[in-house]
Amino acid sequence: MAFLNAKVSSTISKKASNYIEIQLAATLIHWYSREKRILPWRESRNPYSVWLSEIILQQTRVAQGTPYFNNFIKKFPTIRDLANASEQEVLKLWEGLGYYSRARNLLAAARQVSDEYGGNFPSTYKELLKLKGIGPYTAAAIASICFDERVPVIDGNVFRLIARIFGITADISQAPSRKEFEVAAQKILPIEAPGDFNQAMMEFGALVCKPFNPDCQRCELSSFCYAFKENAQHLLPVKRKKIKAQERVLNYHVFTHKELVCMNKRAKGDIWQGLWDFFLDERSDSNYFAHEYKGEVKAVYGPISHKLTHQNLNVWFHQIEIANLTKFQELANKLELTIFSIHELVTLPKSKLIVNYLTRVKF
DNA sequence: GAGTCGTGGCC
DNA sequence: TGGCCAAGACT
Repeated sequence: MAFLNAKVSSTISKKASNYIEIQLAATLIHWYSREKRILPWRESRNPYSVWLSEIILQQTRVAQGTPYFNNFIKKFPTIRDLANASEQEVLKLWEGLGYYSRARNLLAAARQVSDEYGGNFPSTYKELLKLKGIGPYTAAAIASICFDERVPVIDGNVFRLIARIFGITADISQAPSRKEFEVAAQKILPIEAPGDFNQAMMEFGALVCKPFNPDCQRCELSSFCYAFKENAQHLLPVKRKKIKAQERVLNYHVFTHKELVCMNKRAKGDIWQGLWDFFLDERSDSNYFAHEYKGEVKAVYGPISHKLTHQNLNVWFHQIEIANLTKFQELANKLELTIFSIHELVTLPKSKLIVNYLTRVKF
């Protein structure tokens, strides 16, 4: 009996779940039919104009891309016109829009369609992917909008909308989590007019379910929305913040005394732990340069805790090369200089280091 | 998988 | 002000 109940209960909840998905999709499509913006590439399902708009709108706002779309259509009414253009012509039209590889790929794809497909756009997601500059998103957009193929588009809007409605906490900056969003989007994607539904999700994400200050008061999907229920709109989607390289200024002073060089062993919990370096004056001011010591430097003895021979110094050079600081080798060659100053920027995985080798003083 | 590519708008 | 984001794709 327990087995039967479980089975029945599962069936019921599955039906209920399907019902919610259908209601969700219907609400969204209805909203789109009323609220969608009038945009030039929405006047037809011509693959050429849809494709052109999708390329232009990659990482680009509608307001910024629209004039460019109009200029392209005016100058190149058909894909064959575009295919016959020179790269300079295309780049000139693209001027100011950014991401210029899009323009080069646009021309390459136009020539692909013209040469390999007889001027007719390929009509399936799989074939579209073969064209230059067309990735998973753009292929899905064209296939669904122009050819009614039931493939979900996954763009920034869809990530956000789906994460909030279904409470998906997978990190959208990680490639593997894309699958989770594809499955969710596929489940709510209707059989009829998948292109309209895809555009509805993006339009809704752009106008209502915005990244910041989403318009939940006006939102017709709030009754379906996990984030609204939990008041977690600002927490979704989860996106790992890009680690910004920190700037550190390392001012090294090289002090020698006869055969000895003053050095310190670096502590744990920081870069180069356990390695030796010169007397260090680190500070956050990137414009800081210590004055060059000339002559006697008796005042700077305090923090120097180790004095090593040139033999040990060589060991340290070897280790520091592993840290990609090859300039230290040049420093070794210059050890006989009395005073020198080098300003260098070194990039490490999580930090930018400005390394100043300011002084070498014999005392 | 992480970096890179660009410009403009927002708070 | 600066960080984040915008209908991603490519290397």
